[in-house]
Amino acid sequence: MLSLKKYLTEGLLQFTILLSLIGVRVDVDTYLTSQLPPLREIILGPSSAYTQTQFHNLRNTLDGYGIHPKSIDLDNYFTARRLLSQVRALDRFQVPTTEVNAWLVHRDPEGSVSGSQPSSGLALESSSGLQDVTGPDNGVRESETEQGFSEDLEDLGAVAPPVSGDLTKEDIDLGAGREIFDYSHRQKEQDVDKELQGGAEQEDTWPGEGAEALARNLLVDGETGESFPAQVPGGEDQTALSLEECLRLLEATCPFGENAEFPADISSITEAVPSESEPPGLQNNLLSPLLTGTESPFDLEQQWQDLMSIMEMQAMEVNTSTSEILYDAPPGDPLSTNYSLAPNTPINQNVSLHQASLGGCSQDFSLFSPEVESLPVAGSSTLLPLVPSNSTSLNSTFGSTNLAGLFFPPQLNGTANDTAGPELPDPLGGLLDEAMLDEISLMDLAIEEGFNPVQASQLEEEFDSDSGLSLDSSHSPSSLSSSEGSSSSSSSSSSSSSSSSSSTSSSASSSFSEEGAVGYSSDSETLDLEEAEGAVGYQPEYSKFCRMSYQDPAQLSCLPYLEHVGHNHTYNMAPSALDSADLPPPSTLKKGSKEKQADFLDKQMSRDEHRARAMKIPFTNDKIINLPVEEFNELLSKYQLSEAQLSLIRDIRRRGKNKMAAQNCRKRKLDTILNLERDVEDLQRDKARLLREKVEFLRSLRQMKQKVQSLYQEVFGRLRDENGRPYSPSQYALQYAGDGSVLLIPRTLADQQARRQERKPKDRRK
DNA sequence: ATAGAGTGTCATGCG
DNA sequence: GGCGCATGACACTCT
Repeated sequence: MLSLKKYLTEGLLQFTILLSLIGVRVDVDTYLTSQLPPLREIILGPSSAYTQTQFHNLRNTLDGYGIHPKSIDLDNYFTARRLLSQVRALDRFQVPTTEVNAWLVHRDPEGSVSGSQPSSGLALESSSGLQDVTGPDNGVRESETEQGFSEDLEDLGAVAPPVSGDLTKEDIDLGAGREIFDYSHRQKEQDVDKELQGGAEQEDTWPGEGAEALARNLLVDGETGESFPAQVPGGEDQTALSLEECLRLLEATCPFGENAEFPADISSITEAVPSESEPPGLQNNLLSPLLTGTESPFDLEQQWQDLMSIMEMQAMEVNTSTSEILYDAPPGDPLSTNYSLAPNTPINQNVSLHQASLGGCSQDFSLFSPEVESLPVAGSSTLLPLVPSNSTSLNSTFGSTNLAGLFFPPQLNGTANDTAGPELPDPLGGLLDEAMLDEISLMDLAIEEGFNPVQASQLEEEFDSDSGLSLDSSHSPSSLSSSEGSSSSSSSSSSSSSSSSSSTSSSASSSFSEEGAVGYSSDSETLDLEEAEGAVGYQPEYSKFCRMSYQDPAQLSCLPYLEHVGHNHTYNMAPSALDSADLPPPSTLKKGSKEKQADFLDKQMSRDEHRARAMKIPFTNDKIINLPVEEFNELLSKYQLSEAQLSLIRDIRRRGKNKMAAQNCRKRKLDTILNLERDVEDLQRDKARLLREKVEFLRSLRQMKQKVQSLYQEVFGRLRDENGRPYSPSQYALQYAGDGSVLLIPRTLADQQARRQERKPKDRRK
């Protein structure tokens, strides 16, 4: 199915382009958006109504939007989701009604290019509407939500210097808001009404561009709404397009209908279009690939594919099926082959071809003005604003840029050939460079840490599900008492025999786990318990620690029947002379079960307890260990104790305290390890999220490139000189200016501009 | 028989 | 200096 989809998609595109080249209008959008589910779904994937839903992936893929498979609202849910995705797409790189004003520029004798429109020139207006789309409301909205994400985009290099005040960050950052990249954000902030309102805003604002075209001294056709220059200048070399041609071109360049996704960064256009024949040594400039070098390797794609392959391999190791969770794409080549044109993002552009003089541009074109040269062209500066702030934006960062190579792929068959990618000079150089670096770093992480984003997503699911660690089920207190309280009965029996009190560590630990843990506590819940019951020390958050043989002498003192219950983890040491004197002779073992039990408990006594008994210490070891110093001294003073007894008592106290300290220390150690483990998982989850966002971003970028490529072909292929002949791609090239206008200029001129643009980044890097 | 976990103990350092 | 605590190291037991 996927291959068929890919085949049809590419085939249709090729066929459409071919038809457009021979003058037959093909409205792909009709097929994509019409109510023809089979074809539409072959290309775009099945709709929910026809989809055999993979419920297992729903929770993962649908923005974390969980829904029960058996929910009767499932259909509504899918419908809502589809609508929601369309609404979301409204803020993606959209130029709903792009007006294309193609002007022909004739060469003046002095070598300057003069357009009939000094300010905007002959424009492929793609700007006016977008500015409205990201109007004040959007600006405010984005200022609220974009801040956090701007850093991410900056990491991706998708930043541009502020060109104008009206230009919001969303305009600059490829028109993509944070919602596109941050699923969780989307999940939380998807406000359908708000988005719909934004969409309505768009639709409301687009018609305004007609007035703007008038303001630019353009005549607007009453029927078509397209703009053309009020006065068509003539010239020697000028080649005029008839109005009919303009109309045809206008129609043909709107194959995708409205709401087209369009790169906010026009400079990316150049990258998107493969070049045909280019002089070497030009890259990373604003001119078209046709005019620029082919040696600029499009490394990003390759590296990204490498990364994807790495992650795929890792994902396959765990669960191949879950790879779609992250990439929503077949494992083969998720980026290069599996993108498809969104049906809901067509391009509807009003194209007006204007006569203009070819050749030297006038000084009005910032491209040739020294200002442009001096303007910062670092990384982001190569991004062209889709929206010129005003007519004076010719001084904007980007100046005018050649679109020749953009709209003329190397193969005139119009296939979106990925192999052409590496040949493209990269006007997104800064962006992609940074993105590449980011990519590499991520790859490094993936390689070094063996990071598996699928695992991370699974972890995320776990975290989301219970917001707790599922690392060790034994952490639950229940497991503690169940597993360790097996011999708790012995405690009672041992307490009954007060003189030879001993018990297993199990009994002790179980008792304490039920009564409230002792020792080190990292859980606030246990603090109260500790204070109430006099427990001291460290209580680990996880009951795993409770496996340790706790002993709480303070508690024991509070619980007389447990008073002599201590740690049972005693060495099976050979009875010393002192201890052996206290041990019952072997013959006494035959006396009865009680005695046997007592003997067993004796063996369970700690070494110090045996010593204490042997030395006839008149108080319990627990008191020795846990009494405060003052009380302890007071207790000692009450008895007439020999030096040996006092020494033993002090040793017992020292060892007892040290034992508890050691337990607390180990608990702390474990707790630290577990916290670190949790931190690592959090970081892995974040990393997986960032990778998903990056995948989304790159996918959108590729879609943009493909669309722009098609658009270039459409526009250039329909340009005709006064004799009705098409322009030769080897002689002419489309160039876009900073204000969104598009010029048809000779390639020689474009070459010069390309060299200039090329020098800038190099100088800057020095 | 062995490895590893758990525990107790000692030595040491610190406050 | 004594005391309590923390911790590394070691030994021992148990599974």
